[in-house]
Amino acid sequence: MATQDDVFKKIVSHAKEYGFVFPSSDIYDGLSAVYDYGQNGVELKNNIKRYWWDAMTLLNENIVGIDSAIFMHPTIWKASGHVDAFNDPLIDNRDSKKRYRADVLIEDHIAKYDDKIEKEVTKGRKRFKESFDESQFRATNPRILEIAARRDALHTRFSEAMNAANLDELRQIIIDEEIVCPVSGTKNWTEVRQFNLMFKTEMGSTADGAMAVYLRPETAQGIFVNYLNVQKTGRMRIPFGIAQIGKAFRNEIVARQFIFRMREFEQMEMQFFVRPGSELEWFGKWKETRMRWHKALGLGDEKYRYHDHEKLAHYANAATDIEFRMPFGFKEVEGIHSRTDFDLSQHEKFSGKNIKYFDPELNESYVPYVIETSIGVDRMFLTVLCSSYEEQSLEGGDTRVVLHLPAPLAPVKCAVMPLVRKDGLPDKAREIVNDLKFDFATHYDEKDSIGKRYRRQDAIGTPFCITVDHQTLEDNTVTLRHRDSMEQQRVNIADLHRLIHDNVSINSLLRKLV
RNA sequence: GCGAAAAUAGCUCAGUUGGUAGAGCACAACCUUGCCAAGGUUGGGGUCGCGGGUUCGAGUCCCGUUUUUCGCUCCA
Repeated sequence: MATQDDVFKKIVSHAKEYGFVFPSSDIYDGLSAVYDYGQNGVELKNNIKRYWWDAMTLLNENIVGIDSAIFMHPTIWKASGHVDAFNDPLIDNRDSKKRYRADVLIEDHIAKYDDKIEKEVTKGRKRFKESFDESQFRATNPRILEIAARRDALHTRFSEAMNAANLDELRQIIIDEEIVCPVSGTKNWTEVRQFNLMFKTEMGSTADGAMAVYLRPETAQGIFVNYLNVQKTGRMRIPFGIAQIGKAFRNEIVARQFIFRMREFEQMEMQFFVRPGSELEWFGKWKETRMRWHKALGLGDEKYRYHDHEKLAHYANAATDIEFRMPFGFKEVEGIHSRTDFDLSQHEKFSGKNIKYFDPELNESYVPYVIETSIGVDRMFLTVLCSSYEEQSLEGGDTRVVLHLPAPLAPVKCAVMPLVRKDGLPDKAREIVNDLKFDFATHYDEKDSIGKRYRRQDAIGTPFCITVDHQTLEDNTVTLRHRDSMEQQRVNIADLHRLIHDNVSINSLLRKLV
């Protein structure tokens, strides 16, 4: 485990040293859990996004994209449940220094009443043996009735406190019920405090007339509130999907592990609208489709697994995560959820507008069910980086650090370098660059020894190095050096374009998907 | 947010009981060389995370603060 941590530290350090990821506001000591992408990072990230976008919109004629605004009407977040759900009431135990969600603490406590009832039932079964009538016993046993009454009263009190967001009352319940910390066993509690996970700001320049708005905590709602616009103007027929890539913001209590959990992050989400009743079938299809997308990158099939949710969120009737083995364990990279008609129905209710879809085949209107695929761009970036990083020991005791990035994702596709900086080799190399640069991100480098230049390109994951030597001037051939094998082949300059393109185009990944 | 640890050059780190800040790598220029991190010469780069305090004097001791890492907690 220690070595795993070391590897992760090296990856973080490598990401900074080679211009992939910098801490935000670096010269001001950084800003907690916010990061900037550097000159190589932005290219890698753009390529990841391109791969996803093309896989969605080019390969599926019934999926189109949108780009909705970060600011949205504040009522959207009431309808979606974020205003409530992202306001967790938290309480600390002063002795154990542990923090709990006050509502979870109380819910667990309420569950204990049910345990007590079950114990009474078990006792009764032992006492009355064959003559035991369970339902009769449950309905009449005075002790059970008393426990149930207390449980129901508590539940009512708890629900009222939650609905009113009455934090003092929640704390009072914890005190009255003598709930103790599971760790310290004490009742030494702090106040209940609310942590709003949504960033809030104001729209409108005068203080009086300003309206409170939120930075969106997910991009999905921008799709839901536009689904009918897209459906009508695009003449879409169910089943169809809407894809979106964009920033989202969450004021995480604890944001850590480099770019894995950030306060400002980017999502790639696709909401797929289907007929009610067919959602689980589509859920299964998307689960497989998305895994295929991941595995086509060739990072290693054994590094992926599904994690099916057993406890489902209130809006979902099926949910799974695609997890990837990071240096710090298997972690969620993508979520696939069957969101039912929850979101659209909520928006219909809160907006007062009819947003049903008219299905011409069934000749009836209904609120579609939704399958969501939601992947974190930054987590995907980390996935690619972690699985590509390698410190290699070479013959002769040399080492090299190489990023085995999938070639279509690499920030630089090829580097052209003259073997020596004289005899007209630099001019010839420049000629080649000036031809390739229209199609590929191309570097030119004439500084330092050729070996050192190869290593520099290895460190940023450039798949191809093209070296111009004296023979080039005679027969127009160059050496093409491959990053992973370090092998070189002699090729004609005229063939370079094709050889590189076949390996580095996003198309080469997309073709694996169909 | 709580607890613990850490912060010195782009990176990795050294810095003695408190006495004016160093190395290797990297970077820039030039010379030599030419297919896998070569050698030489020269150069740029740090108010030691930030702010106070103790002291004649603080990278070093004390307090606060910021950021990072780990554990807890949380995670649509």
